[in-house]
Parts: sequence; structure tokens; C-alpha cells
Amino acid sequence: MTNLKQLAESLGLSITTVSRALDGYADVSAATRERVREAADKVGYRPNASARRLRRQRAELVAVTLPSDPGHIGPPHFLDMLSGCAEHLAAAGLNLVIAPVPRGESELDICRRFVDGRRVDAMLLVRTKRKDERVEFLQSRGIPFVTNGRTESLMPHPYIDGDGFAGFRAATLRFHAAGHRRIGHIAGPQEYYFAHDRCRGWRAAMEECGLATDLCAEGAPLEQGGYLAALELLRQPSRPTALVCATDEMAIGALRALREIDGGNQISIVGHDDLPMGAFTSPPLSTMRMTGEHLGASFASLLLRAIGGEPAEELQELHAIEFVDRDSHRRPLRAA
Amino acid sequence: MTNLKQLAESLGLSITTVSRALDGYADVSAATRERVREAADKVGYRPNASARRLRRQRAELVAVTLPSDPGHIGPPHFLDMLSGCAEHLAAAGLNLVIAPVPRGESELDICRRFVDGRRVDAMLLVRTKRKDERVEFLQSRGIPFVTNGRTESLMPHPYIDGDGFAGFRAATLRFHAAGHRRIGHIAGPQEYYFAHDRCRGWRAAMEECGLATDLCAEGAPLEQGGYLAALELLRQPSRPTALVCATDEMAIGALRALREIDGGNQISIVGHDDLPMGAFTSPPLSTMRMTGEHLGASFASLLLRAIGGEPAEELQELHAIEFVDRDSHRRPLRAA
DNA sequence: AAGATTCTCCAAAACGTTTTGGGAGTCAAG
DNA sequence: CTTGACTCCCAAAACGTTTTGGAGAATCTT
Repeated sequence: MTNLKQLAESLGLSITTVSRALDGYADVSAATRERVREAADKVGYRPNASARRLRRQRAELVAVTLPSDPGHIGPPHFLDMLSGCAEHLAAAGLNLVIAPVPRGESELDICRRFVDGRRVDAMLLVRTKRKDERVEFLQSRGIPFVTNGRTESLMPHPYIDGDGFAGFRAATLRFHAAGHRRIGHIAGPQEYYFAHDRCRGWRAAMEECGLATDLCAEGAPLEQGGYLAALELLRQPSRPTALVCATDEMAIGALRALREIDGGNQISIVGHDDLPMGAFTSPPLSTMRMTGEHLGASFASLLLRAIGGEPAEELQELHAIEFVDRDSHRRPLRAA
Repeated sequence: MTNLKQLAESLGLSITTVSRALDGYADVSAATRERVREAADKVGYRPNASARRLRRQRAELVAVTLPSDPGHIGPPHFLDMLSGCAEHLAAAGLNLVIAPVPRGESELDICRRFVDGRRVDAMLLVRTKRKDERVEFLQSRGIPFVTNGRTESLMPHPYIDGDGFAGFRAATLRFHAAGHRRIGHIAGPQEYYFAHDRCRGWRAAMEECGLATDLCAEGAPLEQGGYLAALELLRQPSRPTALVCATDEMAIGALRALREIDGGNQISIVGHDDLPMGAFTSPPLSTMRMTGEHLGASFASLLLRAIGGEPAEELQELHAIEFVDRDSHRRPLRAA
């Protein structure tokens, strides 16, 4: 509605003075500052965002790329995380835009469009792959970014991740300590770092215990993928007595397979993500979760610090995984 | 990196000509146009978004407000819808920003900030309330917007909604036809239009059948809310034999209550939303879903048409609800 | 009383684009 | 040779801010 020029004219002041009064500079008298602020409040003046962005050479925007592959975006509560992140970014004057990748375009095209069009000050990448072309591109452009999940990139970059290796190793050892010997793993797509990391954790534990690592099936990180992978493992000549699943959604799919095959109370199972839904499955799903509160806020904080120029090495958070004890991991163990 | 001025200088042309060549105007010769395009491609020129926005007086942005109340954002697949919407908006040069409402601020504050700062060309509102202050504000400002869900606003506004009334009425009548007489409703918070609409549908069917409408319990639109509401209904002297639940998440919570109370195979149940998860519950959850493919694309289309100035009356989509037949609605009916 | 310092304020430039309103040429018709 | 139409191009204005580099007046110092 009103712009700086109109506001200045109505006050009999220059544009400069009004602008500086509103920004709280000391070189405008307290009296004038107050007068300007009152007038601005009264007419509901808000600086034009585009003009400010142009002048300041900042986009005041952060983009998060979303894979279009259905179900590959992330767990259902992922939006809550984004929401938390956006909220904290907003407190610093930045808005979060979501940038889905249309079919036929690569994630790289999207990054390029946002970066080269100076549409964003930073980017947030989710569901990193082990070798992630987005990371390589952003590093080459020197634009700040934070990833949700590590990569195998040689150059360090800011990230937040859970220690899936340790978590899945510990869960597997827990099953071993409970007497299980045939412990299966339902794995996510191995090109994703998180899926590979969790698989490695399971495998490491199995090898430490001197057990074979052949009870492993891979599927899409969704209920259906877990269902199919579980059926595959249950068809083996010697069935697993326990299952470690890459995600809760896969575990919930596996639960259905167990119900169909053996009534559902024979095989122990554990997932990862701590979906609220897990407390309501039958049996209630034991799971794992990344420690740390307010993940979204942490992402926002890292993004702001990355924009502020802090080196990547100081912007890496690896969170421990904690076990969530419900019931599904405690099925009675039958003699083999 | 490079801007129009540098590109123009390197070509020995004016800024004007380069700009118009890239935009495909007819008043620059085909030869020059081609030469300019090649040069632009070569240096990877992209117009500065902020400058264009300032000049064009368009933000090239659409914001969607997200309630901060946890779990009140929407169903888990909500992000998929947003992603689809963002994808189609992007094809028209618009980006979608998510605007969560921080604790202590009202949804109105957020709308005001975006609208008055000219940060957006349009807004997308979700989880409408029956009387929605955001709608009233945006109508008074005359800024284009589309809501996910109707409101009781007197002035028509663009929306996409499912016909919850008809869907829940039909589901209730289906139970009645199957012989049920004590049909309960697990309702969402009645200030939300969708929750009220679905409740009305249930109530209308009950009254048509001459049945009492006292078997109704309200809860938060999440598993826990459904769980508590179901417990409440099951404590009644004469229990319901069937439950119509406002959302799948509530229904999944209710399933747990049923398991705890009576082993879980006595009472029929139906939800709404068709969560993928529903195919994997025990028993598999019968549910309802809004008809129509690519909801996100529909939202994008309505937003673009609203920005284009089409009147609100032509931008209202009420979708029929279809029944999804799994198993949970078909529990054997015991004599009362 | 002169010079130095401080306090307020402001004109103008800049950010990078799009758009307006022509200005040279060329060509065909009169 | 003039006129008008057409083709291709461009200088300059505008979008609304922020920031630079002072200017003038008042106050303090000596």
C-alpha cells in the first residue's frame, strides 16, 4: 500500500531519515524516531520485500529440495521438522520455500535454477545419497547449505544426521544377547546414505558375533517395501527369528507379513524413526530414534551459521540413536 | 554471476535488446535473438529474481500457512500434496513458501506479514476453521487465495474440499443397512470445518434412521485422540457395534482401544483419508477418500486462476467421497 | 570568538530488471 | 523526391529500498 516515499512525504521528512528511523539508527533523534514509528504503525507500513532484497543482495529465502519419487521424501513427520525449521528461519527474516523435483528434471537442475537465479541464500537437502550430485554442485558454487544425512563426499559439508551405524549395531547386538542367532535386516535403498549406514551397522554386529549376513532384503522405504522384503526373508529355508528394519514404515509393512505367515507373534522386530503410529500397531512397535529435541530448530541454526560463513567442520551434528522399548522386539524365542 | 549489463556489453548490444531477445519479443531480429540466446546459455545467465520481482511488482511466491499445533497440520501425506502443488506452481514461475505460525502469534499476524510486505502473490490456507479469521482478512485485502476446506464465510471464496457430509452419511447408512443400530462417531475438533462437516453427516444419517446421536466423542485428530475417544465410547453402558472415525489416524488409535477392550475383532470401524498405513493395520482399515487425482495440481491450478482474476464462484471444487473397502468395517455383528 | 565536535538530517547512487517511447535506417508506394 | 510503413535497435525511466558521503546547525573547547 504505502511505501517509504509516501510515508516520508506525509511526515515532511526525507526517505533516508524515515528508513533509518525505522531501522533504529542512532543518527536520527529519539523524538523523530518515535514520530516515524508511530506514523508507520498507523498506516501499517511494511517495507517492500522485493526492493529490500534487491538492494541488500539477499534473497531472504532458503529452499529445500523434495524428491518427487513418492514416499522417498521422508518419514511422515518430516513436515513437522520443516515447519519447525521454517519457523526459526522466519525469526531471522528468512522464508523456506519447498522445491520439488518435477519428473524429467534432475535435482541438479532445480539447485541450479535456485542458485544461479539468486533466488536463495542457502539450501537444505534431505535424503542424501551416498554420492550426492546436489552436494557436489553446491560445494562447487560455494553457496551455503545443510544436509539432512551425511554423504561420502570428500569435502566436509554441514549436516545433521543420526548415528545409524551405531544404532543398528546396538539393536542387533541386543537381539544377539537375547539369544537370537538368525537376525534379519530389512534394508532401504542402498543409494541413500541413511539406508546404507543402517545396513552397515547390522552387518558389523552380525560379523562381530560370527553370524552370516545373508538374511538381508532390500525394498522401498515404505510399508509396501517392508512387506515384500519381509515375505522374501520368511521364505528362506531357515527363517529369521528377529528383524531389524531400516524404517518404521517398513517395519509396519513387515508386521503384516508376519501376521500373514505365522500369526504375528513369533518373530521379534524393531524399526527406526519412532513414528507416533508405532505405539498403535499390534504389537506396539519397538523402534529407535535420533536423540535431540527440536530438530527443525537445529537445521535453522546450522543454516544461519552457514550463511554467516562458519566453516563446514563446525556445522556437523551426529546424534546418538536411542532405543524405544515397546513390545515388538520381545517376542518369545523358540528353539531353532 | 553475470547480469544483463555485462551480457549486453559482451555482445555489443543494449540492455534493452538483450532483455527483449531473451523474452522472445518480435522486435529483435531472429539472428540477434539467436546470438543473444547462445551467449546467455554459454555464460549460464539467469535473470536476478529480486530485480525482476521488484520491476514486475510480483513476488513470484505463494505462501501456505501451517498451524504450529502439533498434529493439526494435516494428514501425513499432506506434504505430498504440497509438493505436487509446488511443482505445478513452479511451472508457472511461482515458488511455494511454507509459513508456520510461531507460538504466540496468530495466523492473522502471519498473513498480514506476507500480504502487507508484498511477499506473496497469493496464499494457500489449510485446515480451515468454520469461522476462519485468515479468510476474512484475505478477503478484506483482496488478495487471491485458495483454501483446503470450506468455511462458513458468507462471501464465497475459492476452495477444494471433500464432501464429508455425504461421505460420512453414506458410511453410517452402510453400517445401518448391515444391521448396526449403535453406531458411534469419533469426531475431530469441531472448530475445524472438516470435522464438523463429517460429524453432521453421521448425525444426519442417525436421525434419518431414527437412532440416538449420543454415541459421539471428540478428540485431537491424531492416534492418541482417537484412542481416548474410543475408550470413552466403550465405557458407555451399551457399547457401539460400529465406529465412524473422522480420520484414519484417529481410527488407528481407536483400533488399539478395541484391542485392549475386547480383543479387537468385535467392533466394525471405518476411517477417512486412505493413509497407506491403513492397508497394514490389523485388521486392515476400511476408509474413505476424496475422489480426484493430483490434488496438488488442482490447488496450483486454482491458485493461478485466482491470481488471474477469475471470480471465486468458479473456483470451488467439492469432491465426492469414495469408500475404500478393506476389512475393518465388516466385523461380525453380535445380537445386541 | 574561532575552531572542533556532535547531532540531525538529506540528496543521490545503487541494486538488476522490464517497459516506454522513440530513433535511425530500409523499402515500397505515390 | 517525398511519404509512410516497417524493421531493428536503444536511452532512460521506473520499481522501492538501503547506504554513502556529506551539509547545516547546535554545542562544546580553548
